[in-house]
Amino acid sequence: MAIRFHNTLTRRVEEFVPGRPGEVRMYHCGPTVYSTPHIGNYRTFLLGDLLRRFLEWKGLRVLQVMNLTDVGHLLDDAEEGEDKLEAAAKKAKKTAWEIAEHYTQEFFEGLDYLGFKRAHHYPKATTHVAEMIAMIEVLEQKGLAYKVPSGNVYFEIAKFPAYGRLSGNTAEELEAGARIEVNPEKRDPRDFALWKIDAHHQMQWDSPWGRGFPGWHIECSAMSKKYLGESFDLHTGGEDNVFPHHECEIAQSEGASGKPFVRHWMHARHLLVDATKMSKRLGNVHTAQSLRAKGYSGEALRVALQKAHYREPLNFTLAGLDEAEKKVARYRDVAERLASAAAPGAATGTAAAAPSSAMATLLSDLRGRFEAALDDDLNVSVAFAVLDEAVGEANRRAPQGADAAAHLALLRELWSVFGLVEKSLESAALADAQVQALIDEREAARKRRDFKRADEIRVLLKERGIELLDGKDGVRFKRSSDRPGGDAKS
RNA sequence: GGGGGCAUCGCCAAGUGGUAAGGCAACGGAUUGCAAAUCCGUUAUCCCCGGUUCAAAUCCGGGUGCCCCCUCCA
Repeated sequence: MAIRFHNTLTRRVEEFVPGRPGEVRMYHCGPTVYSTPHIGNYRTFLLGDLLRRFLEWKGLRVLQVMNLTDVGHLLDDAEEGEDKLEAAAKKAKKTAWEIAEHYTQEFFEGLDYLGFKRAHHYPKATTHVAEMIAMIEVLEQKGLAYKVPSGNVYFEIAKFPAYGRLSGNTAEELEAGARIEVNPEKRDPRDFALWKIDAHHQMQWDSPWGRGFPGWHIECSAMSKKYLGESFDLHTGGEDNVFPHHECEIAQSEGASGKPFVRHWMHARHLLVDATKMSKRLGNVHTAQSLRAKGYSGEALRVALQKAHYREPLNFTLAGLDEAEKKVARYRDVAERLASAAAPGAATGTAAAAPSSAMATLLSDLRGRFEAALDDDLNVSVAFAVLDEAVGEANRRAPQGADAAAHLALLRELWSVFGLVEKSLESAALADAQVQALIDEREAARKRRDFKRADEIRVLLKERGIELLDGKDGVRFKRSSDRPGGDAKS
């Protein structure tokens, strides 16, 4: 079935057709590494991860790039503005480089916690200054950029008529807004910096225009070109990037190459926390690290951040995260149930024998509806509904043998698109002889109705992070420590 | 001041003209030594007002509330 995505460029949901058949090249605007990424950042990044997983599941080959902005950019448009990296550096009494390194590290910690697939490239701005300079030179040669006496180089909007197409900001509207600061250096208030000269800046590079540093927008144009080419399929970012960042990228890239830049733009809506904007003042800023410290699993956070459509507002709350934790636990439970109902050795969900035709029909129907939902501009709510139905069917029918294996295989396939229940089964399958011995002892105690001893053993194991689950077919157990990030609540 | 978006059960959230998916919570029941898991059942007329239509949560107009962008920001 055809994939349909919303395209910011046309403001419509339209068929997604890669430029090269069977291959998707996509770029995501990544973090500026001057502070710990918060869960709002991860919501946006998760759109990229979902696209990667979904497109690969659809059988497409994906080349994925996410930049790391480690050059500081100005806090405001004023010439003497201090950039964020340097502001953070001054505060921590470290260099801008050390700050960037530290927060890059934290960013990757967050990715691992949330179970991101690693992109193929994470280019850093600081190691691509040469490419940026080369692109600015091309723009200069083409007459799209100009240098002013201070040494700064600007992109001249008037020379790029398509400016404003992505955001819908027309020149008149922008001029009508009284918020554009007048910079006498610029020929037009909308012109934006390609290269800046500022002796106070820590990060400096030599360039044809003097020692300085690149403007904010040029890195994405230069790096996407290097890794994906002058034209590529998908570009994502937060909704705030539409203007001016992506608008400027288009101007630079298309101005330099003369070719269409990006086929399809997708923007993620900002996350709300407790129904309002996240802010340090309100104390509602959550990070991957802070939630992990509270005992939440990365998978639950994934669910909490992905359960609403990417273009709809999503209100994050700790209560919602608790709910997500339950959903993940339910997934793991049914996975374990199916694994033990399948033949031994089928724990990984690979069916040896063929399932019954009734089961095959059911699974194919579920799979088809799941796919149709995501094909429709990533309708995750419907996809989760199908997934939950698939889980319900497994619990209701309690399939055995090949049917159980096939059912589990489908669930694992669908979960993998959301990045869920990927590792927990393997560790759960490892039976600890010591634990088993205690379970056997408890079983013996229960048989002679010595419930006091039985409960002692339950408590003993619980203290070691192992929970016993009595069922008709025997005792199962699970370790809360198996859960990524632990589970402090149990 | 300009532009864009959203408002559906207690909470989260699908549905964009044909008579309200799903999840969580709650309640009732099954199962259970206890506990958990699981299963069955119950629970909304869609922010307000007006209009179009045989028919509207879905379209139009007017309110109200909230969010985003125009400035660094995912």
